[in-house]
Amino acid sequence: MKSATAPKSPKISFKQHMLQAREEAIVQTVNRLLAEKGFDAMTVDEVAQGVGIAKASLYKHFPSKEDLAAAAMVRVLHRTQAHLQTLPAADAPLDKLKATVRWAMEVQLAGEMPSLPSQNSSLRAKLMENAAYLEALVQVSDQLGGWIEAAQKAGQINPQLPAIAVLYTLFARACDPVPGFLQASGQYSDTEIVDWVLGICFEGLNSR
Amino acid sequence: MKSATAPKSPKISFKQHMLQAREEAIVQTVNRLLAEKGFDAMTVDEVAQGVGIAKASLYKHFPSKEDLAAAAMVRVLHRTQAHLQTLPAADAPLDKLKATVRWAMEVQLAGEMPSLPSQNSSLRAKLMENAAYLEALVQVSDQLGGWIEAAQKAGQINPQLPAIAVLYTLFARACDPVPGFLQASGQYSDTEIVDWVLGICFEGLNSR
DNA sequence: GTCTATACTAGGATAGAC
DNA sequence: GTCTATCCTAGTATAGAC
Repeated sequence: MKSATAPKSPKISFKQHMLQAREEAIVQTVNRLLAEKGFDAMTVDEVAQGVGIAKASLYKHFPSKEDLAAAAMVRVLHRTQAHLQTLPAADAPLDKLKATVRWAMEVQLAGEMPSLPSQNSSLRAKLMENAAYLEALVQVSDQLGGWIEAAQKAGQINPQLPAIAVLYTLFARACDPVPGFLQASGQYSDTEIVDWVLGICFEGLNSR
Repeated sequence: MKSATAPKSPKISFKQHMLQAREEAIVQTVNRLLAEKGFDAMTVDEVAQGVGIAKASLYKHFPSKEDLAAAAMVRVLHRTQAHLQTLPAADAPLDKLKATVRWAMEVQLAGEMPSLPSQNSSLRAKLMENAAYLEALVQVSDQLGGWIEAAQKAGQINPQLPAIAVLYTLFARACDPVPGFLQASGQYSDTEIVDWVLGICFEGLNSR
């Protein structure tokens, strides 16, 4: 699948490397700001200031604010894919799902989980046009979806639930406001919070 | 607690009634728009157009966009209080909590649950200055909190969880994106969706 | 591809007549 | 308390020089 480009000259490679590094710095800043304040409250001026370049330079790399957000979402989806691949293949599907939700909540509590409004329509439209975003999203969804169905067949996850409902529930844990509120109360450690919310997610609120 | 006003003259009463009706119409429109598009995407122009009055007239009733949102939140909290009082006192605390979450999800699926960004700081600041909002919020929280602790003592809700974590989890169900996504897929009835999400909330994703 | 400076618009809020 | 007309800030995006 790799394109048959000519052997890379050092100069071009160096330039490309610089370019990539700059863009990575931009996306990292966007990611942080999206996690801190969300899409609407984040301004392009803040991003430029955070990266340390002029706003017009930003627009040479990304044609719109929506594309900045999309890039941050692609980045976190790629981080997710990388996490998924660290999970031992021998683990039970349920354990992999739990580990993934745990990881996502830790990312969120670390202030590194970008959050987009689930309502903003112009943003959603742009995301749905973004091939890189869609591909990463589908790939993560397929991976998780496979584990969900396996866990349901194994009787570990309630087989009466549609798999899509389970998938949405897991995705929703990644942007759940509850961990953040508990963290903001200042009374509990991140470890406690993650354990509780993870328990609530899989075991429910009820006593067993 | 009623103020000792002079016996109301018909004229004043009528005027006041008109005023209240107009404000109720405003808040109802705000409520709908907040449910549809959220605080940031809602514009004051839309509200004015929805009510059928000029924007400047809106500002005679409510001094800012944030105050509009606060009024909608107070309205939904009052609706919640009214719902809480319909619950039979004889019911077990756990059943009352379940019925309340079910009710909130039905309101949400009906497009009547206003949603505010949990991040917007200027909005949160204004809300925290709003006495009516705070009072209603505290009253609802106290009511639910009491039931939560009772259910934990009765061994119906996991007593190892801090009550505040349970409370936040229940509040979060009222603005959970999962029911809306399932509804948007068009494959399931509202009844199914509510049953599933309610089950996930209390029983968890796992099989029992 | 970086900068400074600026265009353009949306949208919250207000002035002032009635 | 309602209206029309307007103000003004914030914020996305771009022009044009280097």
